[in-house]
Amino acid sequence: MKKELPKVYEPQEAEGRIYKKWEENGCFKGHRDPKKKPFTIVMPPPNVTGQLHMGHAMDDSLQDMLIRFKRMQGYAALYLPGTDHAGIATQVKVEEELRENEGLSRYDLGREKFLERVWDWKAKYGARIVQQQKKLGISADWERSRFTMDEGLSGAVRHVFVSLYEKNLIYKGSRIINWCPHCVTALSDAEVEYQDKPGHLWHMRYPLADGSGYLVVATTRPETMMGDTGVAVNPNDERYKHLIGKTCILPLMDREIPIVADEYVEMDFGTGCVKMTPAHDPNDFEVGLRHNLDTIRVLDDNGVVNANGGKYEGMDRYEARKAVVADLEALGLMEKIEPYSHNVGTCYRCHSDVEPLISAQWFVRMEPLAKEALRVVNEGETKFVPDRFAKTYTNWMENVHDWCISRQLWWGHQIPAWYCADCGHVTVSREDPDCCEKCGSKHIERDPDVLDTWFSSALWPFSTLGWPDENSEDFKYYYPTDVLVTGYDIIFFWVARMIFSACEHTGKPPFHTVFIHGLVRDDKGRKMSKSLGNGIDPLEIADKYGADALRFNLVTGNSPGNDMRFFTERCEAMRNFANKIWNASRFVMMNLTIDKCTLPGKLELEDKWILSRLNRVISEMTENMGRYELGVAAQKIYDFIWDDYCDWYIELTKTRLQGEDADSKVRAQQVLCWVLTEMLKLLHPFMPFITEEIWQALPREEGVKEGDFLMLQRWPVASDAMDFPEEEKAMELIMDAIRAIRGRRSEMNVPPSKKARLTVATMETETFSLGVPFLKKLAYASEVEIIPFSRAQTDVAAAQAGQVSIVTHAAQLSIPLGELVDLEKEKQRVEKELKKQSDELAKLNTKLNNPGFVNKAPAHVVEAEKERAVRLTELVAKLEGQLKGM
RNA sequence: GGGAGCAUAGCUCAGCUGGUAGAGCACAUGCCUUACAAGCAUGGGGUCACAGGUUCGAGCCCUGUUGUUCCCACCA
Repeated sequence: MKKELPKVYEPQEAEGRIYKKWEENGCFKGHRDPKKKPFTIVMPPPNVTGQLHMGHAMDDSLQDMLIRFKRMQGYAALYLPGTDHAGIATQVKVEEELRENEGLSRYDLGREKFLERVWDWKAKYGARIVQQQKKLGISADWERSRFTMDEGLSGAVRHVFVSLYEKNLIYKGSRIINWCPHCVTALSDAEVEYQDKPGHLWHMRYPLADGSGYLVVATTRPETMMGDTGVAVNPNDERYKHLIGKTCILPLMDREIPIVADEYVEMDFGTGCVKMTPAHDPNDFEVGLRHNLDTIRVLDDNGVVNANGGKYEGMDRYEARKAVVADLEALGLMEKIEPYSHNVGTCYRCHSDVEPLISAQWFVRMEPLAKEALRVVNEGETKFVPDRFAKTYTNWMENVHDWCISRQLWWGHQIPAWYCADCGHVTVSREDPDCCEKCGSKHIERDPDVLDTWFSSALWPFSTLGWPDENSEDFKYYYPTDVLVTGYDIIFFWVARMIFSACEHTGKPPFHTVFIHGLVRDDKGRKMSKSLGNGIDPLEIADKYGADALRFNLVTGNSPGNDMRFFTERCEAMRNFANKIWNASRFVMMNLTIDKCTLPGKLELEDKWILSRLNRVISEMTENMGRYELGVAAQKIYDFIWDDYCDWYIELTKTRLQGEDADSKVRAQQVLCWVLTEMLKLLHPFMPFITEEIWQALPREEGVKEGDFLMLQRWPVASDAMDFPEEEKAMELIMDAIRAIRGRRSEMNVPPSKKARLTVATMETETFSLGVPFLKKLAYASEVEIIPFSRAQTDVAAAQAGQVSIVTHAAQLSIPLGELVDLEKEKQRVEKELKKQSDELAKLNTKLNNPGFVNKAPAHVVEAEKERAVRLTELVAKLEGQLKGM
């Protein structure tokens, strides 16, 4: 049953068709099978409004490779997908659309109507990213897809909020928080990105109240001075000791403020006097608490000066800065202005400068939660791969502050807290209350704020599996999950919070391994970003080169945890690789007369060689995959397919395939088919489409039925029965000879079409007899004569006129092309070779004569070196003989 | 101020527990060898940043130096 495939593989056509078949046949579904061990990966949920970018492509590809591998290994694999409501990001998008299309703000619509719009948006675009993931071949169980705001997950969020509140791990308080005046919401510490920005250090004179002069404060933020309620100096600062306890007059506001002493002040920075603005600076806030300073907030939620700002009221914070500086200068109170670059916090969503300000917000008390979260990582219950990221994690967790979880948004999980207008009590409840739980008043109003998006993602590994119903079958079977794959930039936002949440609520860490990868950068090493316009669309790449090529590119050529640069040319190389497999398969199929894929009982030398190599690749790859060294594993199958199978084994079998011996012909087909089938399995996690496509067209193994899929076949297992070290070595000798002859011929510019008689003088006559057809085909020999080699004859062949003599470890090869050789050049070449080899031998002998090495190095290393010395001695002797004869 | 990464061929990067330095691309030469020119064969190209140390043996482990990138941190 000969089949012929098209000459060039067309991924565009095949990929969609194959994906559809997998999906229709339920290949992606996770099944709870009590006889199997579960293996679970929860997909980091992309934003519902998002478009698939290269970072997703990498993250999802790595997960898919792992899950496909484990699925083939026979685990009950579950790859659980979903999407995230992404509070700010989504709300901003819908608001933008609303403004552009209808000229309305969310306030014009009102909360309820606006949320309807967001849900509409979600319905419209929420599936887009899923379609894009499917293009990459992601084998997630889409039917279980979850959304952070679906009913179940919202229930989990509510449950968690209330129980943390009951345990006093959630509280509401007035604290200095990070405020984004553009997004008009509070942010958590993790959502602030610090950037070094050039600014100024303004030195401003504050007159002493007693008229005895003035002191000078240095600040980077003059616009907050209207909120100053004190000036602090270091208690040990001799310059200012006499001022402690006195007061000064706050310029522009004419307010008398105290001068206090606090260790917080560094004597050698600035002037040693610091203005205290407790409502707009976390440090000042702390100092203010210690010295009972007033807190006066002077900026409103939009970053505009409020009524406390006197004449500056109504000015934007940057305008106010200019005005304050100008006024102070006019009053002669500006001592000096220095250029000064400092760290400014910016919003991770909109990159506006973040305003620290005092505000009443909800917080998660971190200290008690961090303790267990640190323990599970320190004791290895949860491992980071690469493990250096455990340190990143623990450093953060050890110094974590309470987590500000309330956001002044509409899109998200609304906080389940009701305030009583009569008694002021706060009712926090799992069910919506209709009256105050304390006084029974009906005058209660729900907190309008919603929770940080990450509050719900923190529950993802268990909320998606039926929790808080701990009797949920899925939860019992699949939880804890196994591996969490994500980029190092998400460790604080998400990984850390999942770990402490899971520990607190389920009593177990959510996964045993966190597999961290780096960022995909552009070809110049820059982050891909919208503003730079340097993003590369993974779908375009997949379209042009195939999803398989894209996936392979994303997994090879970089090591775990390191960033990678994306080169389109590399995709081309991977596309070529896919095409190579395609053509190798074409060749095999063109030659097949068998209709079953089985190994023959009798194996030739080259069969044993390829099977033995395959066996090693199987065991090594399996180990690499188990250690999350996906790139290494991928590289190994790449090399095996291209070098061993295509460049050597196929070539070695050609004579048999075209020969007269019917039995040998069939056996060659069987081995070709068998090895190809195994290769396809090994490659499948990386290149799922093309491997499935080819496998479907190949003769089936025993037990494989029509309608089966490669993606559900068993991962190959290495076996001692397929280990043939002797044959591998023997084959290597022949290949060495072939390479040597090719090299010489190439140097002499002899085309393959010019065949030459070959004489092989060797001690390995048996091996080389088996190699005759290979030497004929691959070393372009017209005929091959094998003569037993003995030392006395070393220079015989070389001495013969008109011969070209080539020396390898195992043989001395002669071809009658002497007339093509420039004798002088030839001599130089042999001399050079001899020098190289004898230098190597000398080095080796020094090593072997070193008692330290022989006594201390492991036996197998010494043995290997001794063997190498023997072979090198032989080679050097032969080269010397050859040179003598010239 | 703390922490981490990186420095290997012209370019981009691999190199697992120390044991003869690798790949892709690029370059050079020759091949349309009936699977593949998206290919085949052959070849050139490296003081593994620098200086010490440990070891029989170091690209790999330790110390320091230089350069570079990133993360964390409330110094006005």
